[in-house]
Amino acid sequence: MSKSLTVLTPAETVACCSPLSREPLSRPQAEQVAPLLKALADPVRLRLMSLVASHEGGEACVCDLNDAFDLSQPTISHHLKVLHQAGLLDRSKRGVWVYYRARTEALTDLGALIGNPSA
Amino acid sequence: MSKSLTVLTPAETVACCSPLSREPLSRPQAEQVAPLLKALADPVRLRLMSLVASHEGGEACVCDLNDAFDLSQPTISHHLKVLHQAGLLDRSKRGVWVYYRARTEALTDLGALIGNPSA
DNA sequence: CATCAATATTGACAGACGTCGATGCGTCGT
DNA sequence: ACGACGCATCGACGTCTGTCAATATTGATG
Repeated sequence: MSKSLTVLTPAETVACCSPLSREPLSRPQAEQVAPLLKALADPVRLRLMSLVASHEGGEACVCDLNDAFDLSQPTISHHLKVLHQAGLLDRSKRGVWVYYRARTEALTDLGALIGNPSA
Repeated sequence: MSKSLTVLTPAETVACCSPLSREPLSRPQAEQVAPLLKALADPVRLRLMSLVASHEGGEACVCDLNDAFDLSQPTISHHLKVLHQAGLLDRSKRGVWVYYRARTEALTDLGALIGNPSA
């Protein structure tokens, strides 16, 4: 898969928008932000994100994550891929194990876009 | 449709959760928050929310909103209903016109849940 | 009351989404 | 080299979602 230098993940484009209540979002802006929210808009992915983000070092092993759900391993893998492709999780393989790390700046930017009444 | 006294909209249940990075979201919590994000996770609804929230008085008439999109009137009506049922928009009918008002506390709570690194 | 204008509801349809079982692919012990 | 394990990918399935045209509903107006 191509990972060209100039390609930004959805999460990396969010910091540029002022909050929802500040001024109307343009159509292109909305189309950039929506996929990020879509990635979070699932109970399983929300818990995954929260598990990773709140884990020691902001990092968690897939092996731990699988056990926290009653879902099949491919399903968890799918959800992690969605979060990763949205730019909300970083992936790093160490030996046999794969670790996912939360992109806290992405979460911060997104939270500010949605909820920040000032700024 | 029933609007019993004890029924809370999804948006009204969010303030109770600590932020994603603070501690793992429980399954019930995730299932309460996800519908809210789902309601926002659409480019049209994001722009609608932003248009209403940034409008003078935090309120906008449907007639104005329709013109901001290339979509049919029923489609806009549908999206507004989704946002309203999620508890992100308040609806008030005045004469023939319907006005939607943004629930800024809901947005603030949701933003804090997603992005607030402290709190 | 008849009509018109502003929104909402309904029914239909194509496409997206969440889930699973089966399978593939690296990596570590033995 | 081989087998076992951790994780990803594939293909398939049912369900949910965004959109529209058609129609209903509600309120103002003549």
